[in-house]
Amino acid sequence: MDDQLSRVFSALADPIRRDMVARLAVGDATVNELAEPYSVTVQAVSKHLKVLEDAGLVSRSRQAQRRPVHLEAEVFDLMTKWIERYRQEAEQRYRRLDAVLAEMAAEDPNPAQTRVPQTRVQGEAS
Amino acid sequence: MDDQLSRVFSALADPIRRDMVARLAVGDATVNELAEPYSVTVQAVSKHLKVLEDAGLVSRSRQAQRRPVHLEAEVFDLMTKWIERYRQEAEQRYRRLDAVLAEMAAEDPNPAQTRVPQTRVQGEAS
DNA sequence: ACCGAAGTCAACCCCAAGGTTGAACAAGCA
DNA sequence: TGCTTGTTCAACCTTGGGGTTGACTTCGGT
Repeated sequence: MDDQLSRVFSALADPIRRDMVARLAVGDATVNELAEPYSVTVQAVSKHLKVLEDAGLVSRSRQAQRRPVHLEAEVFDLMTKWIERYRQEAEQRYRRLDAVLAEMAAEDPNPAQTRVPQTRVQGEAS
Repeated sequence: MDDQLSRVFSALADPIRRDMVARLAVGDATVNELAEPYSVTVQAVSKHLKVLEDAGLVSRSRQAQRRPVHLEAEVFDLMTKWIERYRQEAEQRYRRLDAVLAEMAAEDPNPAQTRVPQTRVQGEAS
């Protein structure tokens, strides 16, 4: 895995890790506490935590022998930014397409109205 | 991969696939067009598209021999919903924690056997 | 000073993911 | 009717991810 974005997406691609994030959103927890609900060994959970940590989603402090795991929610912004960017581009594209369709329809007696069609018109690329 | 959420996250964990999504946000494209910028074979790109399609991020229609690829942006909502949910939970937790700490500082002089960590005290799960 | 609890490290197994090559399938065009 | 273009399918290779077991470190409690 190269960049952080890849690491974050990859980290959240696993249901167990997503579940851990969900639990950590409620409150910090230790490795053993996190391991309890699952039918895997605590070593496996430790590995999962390493993945989350490498992605920057989680941090581990030291408290005696315990290593409380803490959710770092800021990294989520990285994803949402990426997602929003392309979602908005896609939406703009829809609007552009609608404009084109409206213009084409302008030759009709029917005044172009916002009849946003869910049509999938493909075929114009680059 | 089990659920759709896993498939979506997993699909976007690959830089090439994210790049494809970025390009498809601008406009539909064919497999060959998508394959051009990369130093991989067109078969590999076809596989990537299958991953994106299985995740619901992309749809392919038929236009003569060509299979124009179209971005389905709605699936993004699935992710953003998931992310926002836990991000907000985490934020609420911060607020609650601040309130609790303030309350403790006001009432309890010094709870037995509890070394007060900086700002992160937790340990209840299950 | 000991023992036990909490976590990590290391070695290993298994399978899925990304890549390749080579053949097959579909559809327009000569 | 071929032939060519676009795309997928199939078989295979290699790497990495998730899982295990077993040994090791680090502390605290007594």
